[in-house]
Amino acid sequence: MSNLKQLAEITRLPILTVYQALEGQASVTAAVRQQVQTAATSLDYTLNITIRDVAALADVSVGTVSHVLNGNTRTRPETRQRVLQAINDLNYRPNSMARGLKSNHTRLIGYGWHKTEDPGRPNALLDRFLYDMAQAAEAWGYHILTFAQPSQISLKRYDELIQTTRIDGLVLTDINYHDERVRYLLKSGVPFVAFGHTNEDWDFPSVEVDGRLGMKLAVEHLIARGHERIGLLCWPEGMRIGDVRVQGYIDVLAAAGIPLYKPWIVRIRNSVDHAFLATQQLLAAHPRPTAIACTNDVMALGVKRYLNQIGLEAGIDVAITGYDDTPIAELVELTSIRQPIDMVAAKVIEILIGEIEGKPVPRRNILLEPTLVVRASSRTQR
Amino acid sequence: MSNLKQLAEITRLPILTVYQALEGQASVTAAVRQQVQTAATSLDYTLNITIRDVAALADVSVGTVSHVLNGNTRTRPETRQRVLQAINDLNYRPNSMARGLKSNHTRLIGYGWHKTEDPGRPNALLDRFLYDMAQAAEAWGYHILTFAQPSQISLKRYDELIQTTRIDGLVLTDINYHDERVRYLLKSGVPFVAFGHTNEDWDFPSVEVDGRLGMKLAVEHLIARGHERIGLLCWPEGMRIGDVRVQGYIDVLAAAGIPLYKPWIVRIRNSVDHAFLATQQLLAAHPRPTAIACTNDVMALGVKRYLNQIGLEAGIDVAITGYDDTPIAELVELTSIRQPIDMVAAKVIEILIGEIEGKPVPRRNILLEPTLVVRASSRTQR
DNA sequence: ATGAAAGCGCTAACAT
DNA sequence: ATGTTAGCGCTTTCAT
Repeated sequence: MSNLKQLAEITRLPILTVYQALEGQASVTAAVRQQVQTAATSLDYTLNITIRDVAALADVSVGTVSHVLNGNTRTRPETRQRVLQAINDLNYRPNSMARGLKSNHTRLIGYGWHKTEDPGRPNALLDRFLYDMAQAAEAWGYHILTFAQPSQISLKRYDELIQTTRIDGLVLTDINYHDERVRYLLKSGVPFVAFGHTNEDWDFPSVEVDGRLGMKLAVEHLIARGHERIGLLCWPEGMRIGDVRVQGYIDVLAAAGIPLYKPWIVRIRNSVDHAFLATQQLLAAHPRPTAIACTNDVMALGVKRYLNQIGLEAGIDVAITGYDDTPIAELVELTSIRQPIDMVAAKVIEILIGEIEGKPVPRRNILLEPTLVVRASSRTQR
Repeated sequence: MSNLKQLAEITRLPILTVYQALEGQASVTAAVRQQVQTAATSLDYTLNITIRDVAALADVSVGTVSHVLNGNTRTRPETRQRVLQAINDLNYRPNSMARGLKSNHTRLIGYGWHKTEDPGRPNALLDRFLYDMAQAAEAWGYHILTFAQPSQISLKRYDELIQTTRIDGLVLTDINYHDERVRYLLKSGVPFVAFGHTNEDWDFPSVEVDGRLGMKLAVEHLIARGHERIGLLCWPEGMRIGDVRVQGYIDVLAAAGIPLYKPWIVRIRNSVDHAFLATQQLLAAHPRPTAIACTNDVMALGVKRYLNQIGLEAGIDVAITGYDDTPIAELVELTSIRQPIDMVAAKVIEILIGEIEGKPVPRRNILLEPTLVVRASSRTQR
């Protein structure tokens, strides 16, 4: 294989002309295009602009081109200008793999997630989160590599990606107490940042949205609307994300001087059907709650469905709040708690790139605040 | 920098022992670990297994290792075995960038998408589609690189990814007539596959789900349930995906001998609110329709909301069908049309990899069939 | 300020 | 059947 310069020598044409001829640009006459084509064919050359072509056109060494590319050493403005011009003329883009091979990084961030059988899992927000991460990463010259994480968490996937130098770091979501991925990554020293956290005694970079505050907002809102008998639908114990939200409920009631009433707290699996049944149970309690807070939107939907079935209306007869403000919440006019996903994504990326590039940011653990979005399901004053 | 073999020579230890010592494995005594550590430090060596280390341990050349790695030439079973053993012992994984630099491919597939302001856009299915693609790609040794596609489509993003050799090919979704991305990619010769299609006269690989059939299924179902006055809520004209679905509606009515009644066809923008208003309009028509088919689930939600507001019940008073079977459909018990997303993803990947590797599959344009999912919103016989 | 050259880890053509 | 070696395109010392 040859390069542009050789072609230029053979055809006795300027390098730039050769390039333009190969690109089929109209600025070059058909005759010249033909001539260059022939020469290229005979040399078995296919157009592929490298740093060497740029160097040849700018009449400098490849080292100099690399320098202006990376803004390292100062280059004489005039030289720099020539190089930039050549880069522009040839529409040159550095080969990411050659770059990576040399400098041993990929500028790729891995993100794996589960298939969500269960439409209500936190990653119903995945679309937004992933998009926002991709966007944030691009500003730093990074991209996101997504991979499928089988529901039975397999460290093998992570190991593979790391060992093959596919990625520089990882983003973790849906983590829980003693998450084995966190344990593994901590041990192997691979840069990563988690959306959420595990047990407090593990130290690793993370971005969290304050779940206790979120639930607090929801329940305070219900109280402000005149409710005092407030039920809670929550996930089974043992999930950090759920436990934190339940704590918010407990806190607010305590602060308001409303005693906790056990029959009003129902722990269920995350589905519309379970929530439907739980609502039936809740409304059979004595006294019956006038409002129901849920640890996520899916459960709230189940509540709503049961209410409809027995002829009650959400927001009028019984107030409901969901959590996560998934798109569905807006569609069915459900009051919910919104997480600042774009902020989470931006922070996750910022912290991760700090870890990757060996310049850790000062605050590696961020706690963001959710906000309350009031809709018809709880708007009415009691 | 040095390698394992040199360390082994200096310490007069077997290569494998040196590796295990560096890994801190318990099979090596603390004393030896210490000795190796010291030697490594003095040589400024950091553990990084390359093909050369494997070759040294298996006592073959790097060429041989590469051969067994790529299954090219036949190697003597015994040699092959030794190499495999060494790879295993050292937990060796080839560096993806070195591999890519040499062979000029990344084994990365680009996928860009819009932020969906509008929760009802087709890519509400993104979560599933992306996951399924990632999964399918992994079976071929590929991964997905996701990037943010600003809503104002900019070819620059695509160009950048291609020119920097970031990706081997692309997957396109949400395409429309005369899509400029398709035009650009077609011209530049970059491998790509689209989910959906543009004008018929453009020839490029694609996977589509038959929208005409989908709507046909929905309307036939309504007719079978005893409906004859069927309204249609659809997107504005000019979107291929919508036009095709409308055609399905027209076809079925024609086949059933039901004349088309213009006031029952309402073209609106894709939102709950627009659908809400359109339903009001539809129900004011004379005669009023007894069923409403929608070109997607979001609109169906708007219909449902209006019905509820005026005290009618979906499925009892007026039948409703949605389209796309987004998670929301199940949650609100909405009859909908399901697209076989997993099949789409698998086919898209299969075709794309065929294009990338220069072995195009025979059928580059696939038309898949959607299925009807009947739920409470249309189950009742009239 | 710029150039020359080594080499990142791998593949594949060629040699033995 | 296996070994040797020349790059892939880039970054980065080290000279000049």
